[in-house]
Amino acid sequence: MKLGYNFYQQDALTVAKELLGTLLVRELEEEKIVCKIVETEAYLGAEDKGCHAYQNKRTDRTEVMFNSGGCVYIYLIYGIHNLLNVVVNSKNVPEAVLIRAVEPIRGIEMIKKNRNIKSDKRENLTNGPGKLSQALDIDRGLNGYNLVTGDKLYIEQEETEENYELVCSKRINIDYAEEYKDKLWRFYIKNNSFVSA
DNA sequence: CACAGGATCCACT
DNA sequence: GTGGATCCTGTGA
Repeated sequence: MKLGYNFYQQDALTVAKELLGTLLVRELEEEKIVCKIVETEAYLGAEDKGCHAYQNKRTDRTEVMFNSGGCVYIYLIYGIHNLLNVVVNSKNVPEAVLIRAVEPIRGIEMIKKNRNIKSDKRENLTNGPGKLSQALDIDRGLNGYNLVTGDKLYIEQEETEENYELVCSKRINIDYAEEYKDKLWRFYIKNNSFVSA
């Protein structure tokens, strides 16, 4: 079952938690790739110093976060990596959920081809935000893509809901966010080997 | 127009 | 454990 419009209208903290265990689907010409989301982080624009849209700041880059939930916000970090975020909450409320790590379910060969690294460890294919974007062939060309109406990229509920233990922790690499850097707004599935360090 | 710096990854020591 | 890659974005002149 594909997640619908209403799911994405919730606040970022709720969506970040509920996205764990759901399936991220990427339809490429050659092959369909399916991955389970195992790690997320919430970014709450208005109050969050770690968010690009802190204090509802509008720029060309953050504009997409002001859309109503259900599209993606993709941007380039360190000149190298594309990071995938899901825009959530109502129109003009700039909140987003960063997908930090996924576990490959289908399309592993395609993922390996996209990643093109020496390491043979399966975990290294998708255990980080830059890695999973490369693995799923996601770049800024997809910025603003609509997950609800689109069929090249979307998220669906797993058919058999697995039991897993949810862990909250501090977000990663946002030391500049002052008091907000210690918020427990990172969520992951306990004991899943694809969760980033 | 010029510049500083970032929600990271990989290779190597 | 550490450093370099590398380019887009926001800011200020």
